[in-house]
Amino acid sequence: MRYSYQREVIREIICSTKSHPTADWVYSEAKKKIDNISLGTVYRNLKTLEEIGSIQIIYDENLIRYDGNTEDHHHLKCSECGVLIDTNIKSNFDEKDIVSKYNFKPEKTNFFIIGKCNKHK
Amino acid sequence: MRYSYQREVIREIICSTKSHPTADWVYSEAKKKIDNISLGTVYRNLKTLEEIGSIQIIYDENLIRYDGNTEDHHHLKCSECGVLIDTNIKSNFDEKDIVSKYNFKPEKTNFFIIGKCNKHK
DNA sequence: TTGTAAATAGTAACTATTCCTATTTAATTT
DNA sequence: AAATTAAATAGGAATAGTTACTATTTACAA
Repeated sequence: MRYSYQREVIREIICSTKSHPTADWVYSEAKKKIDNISLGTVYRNLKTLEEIGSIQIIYDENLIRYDGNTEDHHHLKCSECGVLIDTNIKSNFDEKDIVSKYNFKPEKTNFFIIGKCNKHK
Repeated sequence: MRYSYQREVIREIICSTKSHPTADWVYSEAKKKIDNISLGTVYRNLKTLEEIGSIQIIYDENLIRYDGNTEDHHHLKCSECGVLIDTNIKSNFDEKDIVSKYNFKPEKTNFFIIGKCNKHK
């Protein structure tokens, strides 16, 4: 893949925050460094970065967020303020049970715990 | 709340399928019974039905789906065909650990297991 | 250098959802 | 049974988020 300064700026923005930003936030941050960067460029590069494994997509209800943490991990979500918190908790379920009961072969999980963060409980 | 034939048709559509339909599919089904029903009416009533607990919302990646199963339950999602399958699996995690480690009070969970359904493994 | 294909900026188009308003309708009151 | 009223609707406009298009620019190889 050809080098692109825009892509590097976008990668750097995602990887230097834990705020799980949306495309729009990334766009406004990127404009601070490249004033004529296009929103299309942001979307295209977010997609590319996800495809090459540099970032992850998080589907937070109907919002699409991006995460520079590429480890397999799950999130806590505050029902009050919406903040997403990275965790390393393991979601454990009985794989054999899923296979036999639902005739389904699990590959990965997507797990949110919704609740109250330290500021809102 | 005042009776509305449109709302009853919409409720019946959601509750008589296990396909976890989108608003658009509900709209096209509803038109078969009420040919001039408005898409706005569908959205408004889906929201109302969710608020009164008659149906549930499912955020499936960036798609919003609706589920007539109002039990607290989780889903299997086929990575091939996208089908959602209702389960009664329990997602278990150490609540004390979450509270102490992340200073976070869990209320509920949102759990997807992604994998291959019986048609695609 | 020069040639090229990939990437970009800027903008149009598209999709899903919400908002707006005149009209209709369910339910209450007379 | 007619009149009243506020909730709900139909139809369409508006909005938000995302993708698509195209002429221009740019990385990089020859």
